[in-house]
This record gives sequence, structure tokens and C-alpha cells, in this order.
Amino acid sequence: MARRTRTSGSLDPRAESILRAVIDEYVSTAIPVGSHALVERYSLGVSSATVRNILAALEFNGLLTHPHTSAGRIPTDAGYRYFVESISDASQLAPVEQLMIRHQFGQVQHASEQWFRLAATTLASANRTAGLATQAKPRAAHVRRLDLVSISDRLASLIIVFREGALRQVLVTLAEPVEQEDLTRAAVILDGLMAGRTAIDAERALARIDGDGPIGTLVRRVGERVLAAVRDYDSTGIEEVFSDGLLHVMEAPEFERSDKLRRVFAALENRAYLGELLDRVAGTGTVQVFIGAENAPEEMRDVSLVLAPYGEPGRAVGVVGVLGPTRMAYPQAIGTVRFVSTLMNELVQHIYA
Amino acid sequence: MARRTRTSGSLDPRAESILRAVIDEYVSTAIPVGSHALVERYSLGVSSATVRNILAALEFNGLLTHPHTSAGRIPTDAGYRYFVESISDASQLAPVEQLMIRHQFGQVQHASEQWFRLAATTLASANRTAGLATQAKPRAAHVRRLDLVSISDRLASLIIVFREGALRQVLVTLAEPVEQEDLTRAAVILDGLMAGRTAIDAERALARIDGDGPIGTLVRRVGERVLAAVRDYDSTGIEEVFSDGLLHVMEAPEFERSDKLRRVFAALENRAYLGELLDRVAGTGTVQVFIGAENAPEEMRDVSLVLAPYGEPGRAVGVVGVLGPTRMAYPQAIGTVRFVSTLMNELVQHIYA
DNA sequence: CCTTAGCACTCAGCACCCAAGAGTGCTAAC
DNA sequence: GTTAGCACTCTTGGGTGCTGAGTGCTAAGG
Repeated sequence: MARRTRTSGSLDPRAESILRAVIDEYVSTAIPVGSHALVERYSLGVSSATVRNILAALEFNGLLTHPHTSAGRIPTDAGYRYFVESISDASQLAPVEQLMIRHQFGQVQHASEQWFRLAATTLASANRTAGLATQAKPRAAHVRRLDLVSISDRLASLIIVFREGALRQVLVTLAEPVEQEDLTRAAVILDGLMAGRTAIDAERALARIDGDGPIGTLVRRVGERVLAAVRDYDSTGIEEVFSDGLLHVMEAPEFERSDKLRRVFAALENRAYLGELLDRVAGTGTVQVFIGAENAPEEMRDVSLVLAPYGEPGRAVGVVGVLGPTRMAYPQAIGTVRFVSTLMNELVQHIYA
Repeated sequence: MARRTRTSGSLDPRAESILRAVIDEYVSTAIPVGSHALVERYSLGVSSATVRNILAALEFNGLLTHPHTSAGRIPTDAGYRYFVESISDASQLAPVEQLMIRHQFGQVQHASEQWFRLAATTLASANRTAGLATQAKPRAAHVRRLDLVSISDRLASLIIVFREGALRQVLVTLAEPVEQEDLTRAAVILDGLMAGRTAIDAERALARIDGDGPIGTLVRRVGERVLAAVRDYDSTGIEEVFSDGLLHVMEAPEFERSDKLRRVFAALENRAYLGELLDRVAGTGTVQVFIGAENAPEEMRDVSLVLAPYGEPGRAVGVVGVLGPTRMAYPQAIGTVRFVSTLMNELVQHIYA
């Protein structure tokens, strides 16, 4: 027994193919898989006894485990990890699926802010898991445009458009009634002052304004609000994590009992950790997989994430991905996530071109 | 037995107080309540045998039921309905709670579009149920402001501000490169043309534009997109139903098994029916309660909704409310929903003032 | 040295039963 | 009209025993 004790390093090809078979089988059935089922369903060319020996070795290596003595084997997080490492480069999405996804994206070209939602929805339905996506967010916010719209006597709506097309709307209460004309005038001044600038530059520019006259005070007052909004936009790590397809996750038998399911929801609400992951992923240029207990937070223990960044490195970056049970079809997930992220790249580049 | 056979009409005061006691007890414990528990915990001044007689009568009237022979009573939908009818006018929220809610709303006065989200969140946490809210939406959309912002050579962002402050952003691809200057010029023309108009008026105005010169074609092209956006805004029944506090619903023991819980999620995704309800509620000026099987769709059978409209009748109307198990603390729910809706009224009136 | 057949052993899952307890409905007395 | 008493019902939980899947080990065979 235990011919190999190294947990890392590559496995004997036969052991590896059996690991694959176990994962394949378990991912599709959710039932622990025994030696007999393996020789029956996969042409391994050996008897169940031999398979048992290999299974025992894989278990010794920490790649498989037993729910109980007389049950079949299930992959451990380490087992999935090994599996994922061994396939992640090769996992290309089938052309049919590529086409289907591309088609979906073709439908909504014009509604920019909907892209990332669509990405989540697409990923969810393609993998039957939860899909996640964030909007592309820049390193340092650049204001592209400012506008002030009168809503009532003393209330105006301040609209800020950022370079990558994100929008912020802020209500501004005014000390005294102001006409739309004056608002427009103030907006033009502010626009000239701040457009194309980052928060720091804009602050400097604003400081040079003289506070004389009603327009001057208005500009100053609104200017402060703009700065606050820009800083806020800068500081929020993740904009908003849009998720879709939770119903798919509910279907997984491992979340049959609602307390298990609760944890999944809690995981999705754990913005702090999600944000950390997203940052980490945004740094790398490629698909990243986080499996079960590799995630620090307790409630993430039985879910896996497959995430990929998109956007222009150093300018605006967002993340798309998938969240599901650790028992997940990783090759499929990695393939679709990678494909969707390249699609999103194209869309972002289209904007910056 | 069966001294009274009328399902509607008022009950003998003693029977009513026992119905209340059953509901009160069952709502807080989720355990079927028996005659013994009632005489023990509520000072009814009669023996359990008498209570049993009354319970039997209430069951005959369809207000209570039995899960099985040797179990206590639980309220039927009709029972809840009777109960709700008997208290709905009186249910004022405790001043302490009013203060707490008011305080929460005080925090975010400036971020208009966040109001309705806050309403949902507040309702969710106050009732430990799911909170729902839609944005206030006008009968006929009035455009308040248009703006065109260059994003790249042939791509511009069209921003439409509606009277009640809602925003729409649409990407417009251009046949040939256009400078921001020309975009601004076109935006000013369109703005003059459409501001303050409904879709029908704006269409007429647009038709009168001559299509000459590059600006003319640009105006026409963008104008079409504006009309499409306005019509779209007009036609979507419900904007978006924001919900929060699903975790609370997951905690309810009746949704222990995830297939039951699934139905709740399905109910939330049933936009068609929700939209219908919201329309119905928006028509009336007051809190409406929809209990269990009173809802037509199958997946709504075991949830109740407490909804109230807010806004200015005939101008912009939205809905706030609560979704939870039929075993819900109705007086509390009705109280908070009513209170939040009046708060939202104040906010909307502030905008239209 | 690896493979395989055979066999004893383990253990979850299921069916089944039984006793306890909660609660009812009915009857007869007050 | 109310209540005590009682027989009856039905869920719940614990306990038992069986079955089948699956393992690990051993010994024989290539």
C-alpha cells in the first residue's frame, strides 16, 4: 500500500485516470463511487480489486475520501485541485456553446450596464450554477461629464458620468431656489473643471475657484458633492456583485437541507471576502479556481468559485465567474468563464478604442 | 355541534378571542396549538373541554384546521383573513419602532434611487421576512433632460433623465466619428424638443425635424433611440422589484426542506403575478394583504404578501411590502408596511413639491 | 512484483415495531 | 352551558434486525 506518499507531484497515469473517473462519476451522480461501478462504467482494463488498491493509494495521498467505511469514494478538495491543475489549460469550450453564448451577447449590444448582468445570467445557465459578475471598475476614477438637473425649487439631481460609462446620481438640496439656467451654468463650469480629471486633480482645481456670487457658491457646494461621489466611487472595492441562477444551486442534492443552503447564501453576502477574491483575480490575467476549504471563511467551505478578470489591465477591471458546490463540472465551468471573460474584454476594448 | 355555520360575518367574541389566541400562539411557535396549551397560556376563564368545543366550531367554520387527528389546531388562510380583517385598521406601529425606522431613512436622504432599496431592507429587518419594493413609476413618462456623452469615436452614451429622477443610459453607435461638440449640439436640440414631453408628444415633435446636414441625421438617429427608451420605460409594468432579507424566510421552519424554499424563490421570480399584484395595490390607496392560496399561482400558495402603494396618485406610484410565510405576524407587518409607505410618500412629495 | 479472486467484515439505510405522549371527540354529570 | 373523565387516534422517537454496497486483506496466479 501507499506506493506514493507525495501529495503534490504528478501521479502514475493509471491512478490519474482513475481519479478522473471518480470525479467524473461523482460530479454527475453525487453518489460516492465504488470500485465496482468504476470497472463497469469505464473501460479500465483491470479488475475491481486492482482499482480498490489504487483507490486506497489515492485516499492515502489525500485526493479521495470515504464518507464511511462501507461507502464508495468521493474526491477531496485536494483531489479536485489536482484535477483542475491537470486540465485547466486545455479546457476549451465547444464551438456550439461558444456560438450560443456569443449569440446571447449579440442581442443587447447597446445597453452597456447590462453587460455584466448578462454575463452572470449566461454563466449561470450554461453551467447550471450561480453566475457572478461585477461591473468594470477603473483604478482611478476619471470624470467624463457632469450635469445638474432641476427637480424642484431646492432640489437638483447631480449626474456624474465616469470614463467607462458608469453613472452616479446624487440629489443635492439647495439653500435657496435655483433656476435650471443657473444650474446649467454651474454644471458647465464644473464640467470644464473636472472632466478628464481624477479626484486629486479635481480637488486642486476646485480649490482655485473664487467663492463669489451665487453661482460661485453653488459651484463650490456642488463641487464638494462631486468630489465626495468620486472618492466614494474610487474607494468602494467592488461596485456590486450581481448574481443570478441561485435556483440552480438549490437543486444540488448537497444543499437539500436548508441550513446547508443558508451557508451558500451567506457566502454570497460575504462581500468582504468576495471582494478580496475579486481583487486577487483582477490582479492575475487568467481564470482562477477556489475550491471548498481553500476559502478561508467558514461558510465558503462547501462551495467553489471559478473566476476570471476582464477589462483593460491598469484601467478598468471587472470579474465574471461562477459559484457552485465543490462537486462542480470544473472543465465546463473553466471553459465558459474563460470564454465569457474574453467576450467581455472585447466589449470593454470597444469602449476604450 | 356547529352552532354557527356562517364563514363570513362576525364571530361570537369568545370564539374570536380564542381564534386570536391560536393565531398568536401558532405564529410565534410554529407548533399546532392544543386546547390545553391555550387554557394554560391565556387566561380564558374556561376549561380545556369548553375550548375544545369552540375550536371544533371554528374548524367547522373553516377558520382552523388539523394537520392530523391527534394534533393541535392551526389557522387556515381563511382564519388569517378573518384575523387580518378584524385588526387591520387599528394596527399602529409602536412609537419606538417608528423612530428607529425614521432614523434609518434619515441617513441616506441624498441618494434618491436608494430609497426604495432602503425601504425593502428596513421592512425585511423589522419583520424578519423578505422585504419588497419597487421604484416610483409615473403613468406617462416625462423626459426631463437628455444628454449625449462621447465614449469613443463612434460610440456615445445617451442619458435620459425622467421627471421623477429615474435614469436611463443607452449606448449609441454612430455611423461615422462624431466630436463631443456635435454631440452636445444634438443633445441640446433634442433636449429642447423632448423635455417635458410624453412619448406621444415627443414623437410628433421629432417628425417635424428636417433630416438635413450631419447634425440633422444625428438628431434623428438619436431621437429614435430616445423614443424607444421612453416607450420601453412606459411599457414595463414593474421597473424592478428589489427584495431583501431572503435569509429571514429561510429561517422559517416551514421552509426547512429546500423544495418548499424553492417555491418561495420561484414566487419572487414570478414577475408577471407580482406585477399584477403591484398594479392592483397601486390602484388602492391602502395596505393590502394577500394570504396563501388567495394568490392564484401555485408557488404562492404558502406565502403571504403585505403591500402598500406610495407616491402621488396619478403621477408616480411605487409599492413597498413584505413577503413571508402565511404564518406571519400580520399586525406588525401591516403596521410597518403602512408606516414605511407614508415615509416614502413624504419623500416623493418632497421631490414633486 | 503486479494482478486478481475470494472472503470476512463494516456500516448506512430501511422497514418494522413498540411505547409514550399529545390531543381530540364524546358522554354523562353538574 | 360547562366540565371531568375516558376511549381513541395518530405522530414521534427509540430500538431492532436485515440487506446490500463496498471495503480491506489474504493467498494464489501470471
